[in-house]
Amino acid sequence: MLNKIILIGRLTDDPELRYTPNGVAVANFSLAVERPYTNQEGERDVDFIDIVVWRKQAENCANHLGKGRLVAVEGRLQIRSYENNEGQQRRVSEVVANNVRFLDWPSDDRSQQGQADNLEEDDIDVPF
Amino acid sequence: MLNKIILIGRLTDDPELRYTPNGVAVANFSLAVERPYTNQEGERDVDFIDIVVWRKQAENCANHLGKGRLVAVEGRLQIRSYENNEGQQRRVSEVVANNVRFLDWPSDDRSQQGQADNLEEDDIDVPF
Amino acid sequence: MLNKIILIGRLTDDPELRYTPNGVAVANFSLAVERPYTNQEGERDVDFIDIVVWRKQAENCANHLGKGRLVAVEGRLQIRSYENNEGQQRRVSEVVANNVRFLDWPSDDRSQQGQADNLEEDDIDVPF
Amino acid sequence: MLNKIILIGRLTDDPELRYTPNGVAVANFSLAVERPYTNQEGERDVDFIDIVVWRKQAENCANHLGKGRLVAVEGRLQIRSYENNEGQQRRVSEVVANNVRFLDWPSDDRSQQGQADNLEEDDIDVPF
DNA sequence: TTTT
DNA sequence: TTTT
Repeated sequence: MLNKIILIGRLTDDPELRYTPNGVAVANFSLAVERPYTNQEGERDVDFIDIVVWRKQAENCANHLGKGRLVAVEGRLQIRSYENNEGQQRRVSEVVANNVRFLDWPSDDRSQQGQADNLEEDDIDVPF
Repeated sequence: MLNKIILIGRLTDDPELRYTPNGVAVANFSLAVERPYTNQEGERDVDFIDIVVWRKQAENCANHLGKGRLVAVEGRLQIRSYENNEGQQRRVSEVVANNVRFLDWPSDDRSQQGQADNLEEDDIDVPF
Repeated sequence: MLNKIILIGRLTDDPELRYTPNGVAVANFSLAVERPYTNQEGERDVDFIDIVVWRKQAENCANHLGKGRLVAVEGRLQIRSYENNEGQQRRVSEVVANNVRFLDWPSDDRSQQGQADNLEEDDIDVPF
Repeated sequence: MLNKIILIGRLTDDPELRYTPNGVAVANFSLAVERPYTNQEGERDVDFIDIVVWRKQAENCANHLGKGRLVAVEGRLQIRSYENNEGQQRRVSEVVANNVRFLDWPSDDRSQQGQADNLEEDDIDVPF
């Protein structure tokens, strides 16, 4: 009934952009999100979380993001089940983003506009 | 750096309560969370999300929750990687809850106290 | 850059539905949200939070919700500043909801459809 | 019953640090959070949201944050009512933070440790 | 009272 | 398969 996730982390690699047969853009990337505590070795564990973005934001991400960039992702957690070629049930979990905010724009970079586009065209909050 | 998820859904079964070798309580259950839209067959898909709860809240959940109950879960998404007996890498994703709220108390049921305990002893918000 | 709030609480009164000059529906209600701890008197303080909902969901709320009903609200916190008739600056804070979920449908009530409408027509998550 | 807010924005000024009579640290600052859309003038409205932080994190914020810094705040929305000297009811709304993450560390700055402290000592997520 |  |  409600499924909301908010993540802040860094891309582990450049986003991969593809198109569905009907021409809808999809981007995938993996986000490294550090855990809020240090483990017994004094290190901080990391969750690597798969992100999926659709349509215009997919293209914005592909155009403006890259490995190591810091982003905030808002979306929902989706669990897909499928059967692999050996006939076994597998589950894939990924975050379907409805919003990706770019948090570390290089200060001299005018691609800031990328994010503005992102906000104006794909954001979902009502304007009132 | 930030990893926050909030879910509302129903337990697919009774919680399973266990204890670690050091006596720490852990409860596991699966939550059915309906997607916010209907699919092409006019039905609503469902994500089945594994929840882990620790310590006193684990016992509260085991004592007061059961199959079909409606709850709100607040926590973080955790991805664990492990190697199975065939030496293949597998990933498990689960939500580690730091708070479980019971949303559909039978109105004549005094076990409401279970939730109060839960709130007073395990909640993390500062009292100021 | 990001402003997301999720509340679960009960309406303190029936929603008030109005229309803007251009015919856009707006509903207002106040939500009682208990704090997660008990105060020095052993009671639970309550925050009374003003909610604003627009368009179809405003009408759904007005038609199906009433005083005492339990809801989950997802939205953003908005602070409006204005000058009162004495020329003093005042600030109003309210939560602009983009989603209101009804959590305690009377089990024999078919108005459940109200919520379905709500989900299908106003929800913002992408269907992929 | 549930009250969770997540904000990303910039401090409008340096935090103010004070201590309660019992010696508990409190920091206050105002956060400028841009709305996700542009208004009719093509500008982006901003919500100025008051933040309160307690204890060790208050001191971390006072020591490491300043005007213009980018942060993520996780907390709850609190509405306090009081009577002013003219005997009128006034309401104050503020976000009580249980976590403040510093998002734009100057890359050559070793005060990064401030945030680590913050995470290790005040964070609330369970380590399992 | 307001930030980039 | 993994980021600073």
